[in-house]
Amino acid sequence: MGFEVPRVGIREVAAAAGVSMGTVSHFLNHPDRVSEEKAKRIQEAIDRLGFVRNNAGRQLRLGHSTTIAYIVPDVSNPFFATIAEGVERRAAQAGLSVFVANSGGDPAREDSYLDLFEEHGVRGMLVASPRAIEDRLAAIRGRGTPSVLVGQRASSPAQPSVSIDDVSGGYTAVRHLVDIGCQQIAFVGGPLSIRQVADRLQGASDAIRESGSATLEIIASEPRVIATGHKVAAELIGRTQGRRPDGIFAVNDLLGIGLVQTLATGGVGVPEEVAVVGYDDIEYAENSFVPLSSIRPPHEDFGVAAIDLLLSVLGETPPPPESHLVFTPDLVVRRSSSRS
Amino acid sequence: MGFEVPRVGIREVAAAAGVSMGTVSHFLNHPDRVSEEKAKRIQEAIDRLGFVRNNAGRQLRLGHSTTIAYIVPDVSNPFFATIAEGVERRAAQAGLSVFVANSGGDPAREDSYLDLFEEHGVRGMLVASPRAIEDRLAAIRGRGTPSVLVGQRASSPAQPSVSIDDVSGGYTAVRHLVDIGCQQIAFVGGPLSIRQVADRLQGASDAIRESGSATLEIIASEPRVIATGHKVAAELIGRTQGRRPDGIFAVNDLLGIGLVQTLATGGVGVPEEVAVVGYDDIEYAENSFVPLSSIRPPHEDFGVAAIDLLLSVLGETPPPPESHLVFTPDLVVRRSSSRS
DNA sequence: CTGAAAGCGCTAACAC
DNA sequence: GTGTTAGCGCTTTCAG
Repeated sequence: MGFEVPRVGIREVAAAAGVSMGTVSHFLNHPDRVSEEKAKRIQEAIDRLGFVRNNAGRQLRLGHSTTIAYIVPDVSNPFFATIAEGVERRAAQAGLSVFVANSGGDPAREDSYLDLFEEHGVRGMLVASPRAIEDRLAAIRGRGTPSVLVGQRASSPAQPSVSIDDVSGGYTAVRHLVDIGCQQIAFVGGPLSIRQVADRLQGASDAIRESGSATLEIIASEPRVIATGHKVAAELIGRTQGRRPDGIFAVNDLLGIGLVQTLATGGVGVPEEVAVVGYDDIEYAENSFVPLSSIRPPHEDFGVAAIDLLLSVLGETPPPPESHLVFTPDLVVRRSSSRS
Repeated sequence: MGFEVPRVGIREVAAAAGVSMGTVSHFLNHPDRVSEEKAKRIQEAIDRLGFVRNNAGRQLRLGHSTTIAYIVPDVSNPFFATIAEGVERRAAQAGLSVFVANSGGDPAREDSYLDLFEEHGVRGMLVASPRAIEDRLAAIRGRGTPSVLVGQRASSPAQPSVSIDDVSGGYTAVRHLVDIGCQQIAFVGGPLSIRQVADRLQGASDAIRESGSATLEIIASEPRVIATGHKVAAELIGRTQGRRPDGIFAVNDLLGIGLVQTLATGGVGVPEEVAVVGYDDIEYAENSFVPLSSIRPPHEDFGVAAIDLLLSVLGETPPPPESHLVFTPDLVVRRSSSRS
């Protein structure tokens, strides 16, 4: 457009209301300390002039902002989205706003957002990352911006974290398969370089070992999407009866959904011939063709816990009993693994 | 923790490097105007001291920030998430960062984020909202913060927007059903108070009228999730042959997926007895039990277009040829509507 | 309860 | 190429 908008600042409001700048500021920050009459005049001037408080000036003076950052690898992932829900609700109660940033799993972008938020002087950060970033967060923390690591347990006691016990989740899934009678169990998923995947496999192995008799076949498969499940299932259907697993632990629900669909369509009974358990309990698991049993991580609670931890570090609430919160996921049994 | 971190500012860096503040600032903003030797000393001081530029000061001085806001009703919606992808990539190219905020469909939260971002002096906003907010955006624009309305066509020429022609999408879906021989078509979805839903129905009606012979039954159903599709399908299965539609246009894919699954399981042939077309082309459409035909809105392009429009309003790029961009969605035919 | 004034950290003139 | 300096808009002592 090109024509400049005359800036309306606290000074203009003061002039219009016939008071001093200080009084306007008081009105904005401590409304109770301003006489009712002037308050009304000021409010009216604000409305008439369309005054919007300039955060840069405010923050510069205050020395800190009133927002927190939430950095995730993928906003569209229902897991992170649900956490965000809890985070925002709780943050709002504490008078804080949440800015979300999407690293897209790209370390460079994650890094630049970390910088950006630190430059912006956010009060704190919630960081979900598949990478090892404790050192980075420690440096940032050292400069005055605290953070909570979300989704992986921090190794340093100085770094608060909220995570899920994936070893336990993997154990629960496979233990359940063993309990319903499966003996030849397959683990579908990858890559093991992802901590969560490795942990789930670890738990699965533990359950196998404990059973004494069951066996575990690892079917490495990526990416962890529905189509991959279809492919693996097709391969399984092609096997001779004896070589086919009678129980499958899919490292996430997308794989599980793909597996179940193709197996069932291909004439392999689910759960009669092959029982399947997924992980994450996304919405589609419950509504898939054969409803999929799944390991359910805590959702809303998780976000609330993360922000509560951050608030306590900020000194807004009493200090946390424990700086590493680890949630144990539950098993949700549905038809894909119900043999009665 | 409680112990204060001694702030490291541009002044401390200058002192440590033995240069003046101005030179450090130049180094930060116009690196080419600083001698190589001092540049090295400054860089070293920055690293050693862990200097982080304070955005509040910078922004206060500059008068504007270097970020843009993207406000969405629901980050986890793959549609908005994919847009975000394009938005962030393009914004980064232009040296801008993107802050995402989640209104959760709550008008109050949307409003407070609008305020927040305006106070933060973002360069511009991308706003996706189911509500009517043109007036609000006009006021904000009047104070100097431009915006692009995403997902609905703005009525004012002064308000840039990027949207999808849902009337056309609805028309294409039903026209396709008619073309493959359907005569008794059902529209499944709601509520009509949502603009997009109403538009899709409008397009559907147009196609019906044009056919001359086909009929349209409106089956109002909410919410637009898989489970609702299951419910509607169950009702349809219970109908006598003649009263059952031979073609269904589901207002979104979730409904479509639910419909297809329950119909097929319930012994109603898809697409032989009932053809189904969904809308949105989410990932699950392609991978559902009977792959679902769908109307596919542009995804990445959409985000790129939105930000390009914003950049042009900001004067970063040549003025846009047209301030309202309307994309026409495509039809993707899959098995749920393939009668050869 | 109200006003005056200092200064938060940074950048961009402007002089040198 | 480099240093000096004047504020950007706001909040908050501190007097009155």
